[in-house]
Amino acid sequence: MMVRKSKGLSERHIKILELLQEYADKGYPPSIREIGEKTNITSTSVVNYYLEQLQNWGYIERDRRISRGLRVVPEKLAEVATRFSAPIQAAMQSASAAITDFMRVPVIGRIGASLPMPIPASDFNYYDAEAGVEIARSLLPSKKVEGLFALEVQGDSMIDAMVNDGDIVIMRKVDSNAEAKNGDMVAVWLPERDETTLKYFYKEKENYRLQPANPTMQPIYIPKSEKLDIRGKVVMVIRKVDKSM
Amino acid sequence: MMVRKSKGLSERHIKILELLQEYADKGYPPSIREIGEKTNITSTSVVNYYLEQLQNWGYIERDRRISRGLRVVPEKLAEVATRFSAPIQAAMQSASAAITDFMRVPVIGRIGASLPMPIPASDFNYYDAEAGVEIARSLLPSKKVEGLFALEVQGDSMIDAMVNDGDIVIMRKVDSNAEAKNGDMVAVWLPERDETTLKYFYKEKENYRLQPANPTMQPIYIPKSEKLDIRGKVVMVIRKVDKSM
DNA sequence: CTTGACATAGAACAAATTTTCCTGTAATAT
DNA sequence: ATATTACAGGAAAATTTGTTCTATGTCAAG
Repeated sequence: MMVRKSKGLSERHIKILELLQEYADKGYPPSIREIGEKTNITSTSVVNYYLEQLQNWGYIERDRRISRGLRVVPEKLAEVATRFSAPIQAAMQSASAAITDFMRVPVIGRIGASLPMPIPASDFNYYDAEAGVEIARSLLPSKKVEGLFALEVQGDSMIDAMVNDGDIVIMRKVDSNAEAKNGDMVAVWLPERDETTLKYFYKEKENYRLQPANPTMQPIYIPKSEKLDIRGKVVMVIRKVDKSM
Repeated sequence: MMVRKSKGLSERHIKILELLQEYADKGYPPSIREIGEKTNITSTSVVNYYLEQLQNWGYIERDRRISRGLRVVPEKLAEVATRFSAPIQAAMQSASAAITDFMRVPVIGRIGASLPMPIPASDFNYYDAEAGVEIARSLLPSKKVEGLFALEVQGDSMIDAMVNDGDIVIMRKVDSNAEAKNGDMVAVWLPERDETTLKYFYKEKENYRLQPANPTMQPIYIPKSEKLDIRGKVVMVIRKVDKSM
């Protein structure tokens, strides 16, 4: 028994949720009567009935006994956003961006073949950086945010890493070579060659293999006797192509 | 006569504005009585008195006769934000940053050498997209947000455009070939070759020159007689290198 | 010292708003 | 057929909330 026939939201549920969205930029939520008027429900109790369902299903939260004490749960709402009318969806788009988590990654310098590789200080304060890029957390592979920094690529020397002049490379700080695992793309400083490069890193029996990202290019082998300084793992590369407009 | 002594906001004005800020993420504004309790004002009329002033001075808006019908005016509020307590300021910062700086770009499909190039419908609905990427507006070259969409790159065929398998290409829709200007990086569909490619576009006397981003590679020349379909301008490329962790 | 604008209370009152209770219909499962 | 559930409408009762009026204290200007 107790077979809930209509598991999903009815027309009216949707209409109410839409209305709540519309009220978002009014600064205050609608009252039960207002909901009724706008959705052609003449009875407050029916509105209440629906609100109760929406609450039970997790779409809204209510502070009973506080007038207009209700708010939508954005995450849950997003699940059914496709059923909303176009204008509401458009409005939601800008609003939902607001709940997105983002972080500011400081651009601490430039990286290029013959530039000494900059290192962020351990007590580096993110807000000290002159510049920064805003990255949505959803784009970052890890939730870990410590140790992230960004460098702007100068020159064409990283082309074999598929990284061009002007690109922004987002990296995670690495304190010792041991932290780099095989297959990581790392920023390497080769003191004896006075050279910085971005390569996939593989530790092999006799030497280190530095593999270009471009699969058509050949790897470089560095004997373990040569000094090699891994300064960071590349997390992400951003290229702004259309600089105009 | 009638010299308004205290032109500025008093301690209590600030306290009330702070409270309104705090209520921002509660989903509904406070009632006059609630304001009174939280700010140690015992009389509702006094609260009303202050609200009236704040309204006259443009800090808040009120829908009289609607319960809890009041909202702050963010722009005006920002003017006096420095007088707020630190935690409130911090909360405001993230809130305002979130609304200004982000947008969601829908990932509408994949792009690869032999894949027919997907085109977003003009009435494209953002929430139809399976996925989306969050991009900081500050990273986008233009403030124009219409017509943006994203494609995931499939396969290694775009390597000469410095774009790798798995990269995300953010593009702006182009409705006709004429919209593409010389020097734009565009997504081109070549029907006669059944091929999609990303190249810098140059219109020359006899033919179109499609120039690879990688400066070490040679351009392709397409005679103007051959069909060539520009589907979008590349705005940005995002590569998630570190997929693990 | 008086006056008046300003700030503050308190309380009664009016309006808005939510709750609760009741009645009724249609569809479905038992 | 009967019980149950989803759904609908109405309206009184209970609460919450906003408005208004009166009273009091402060302080600077006259």
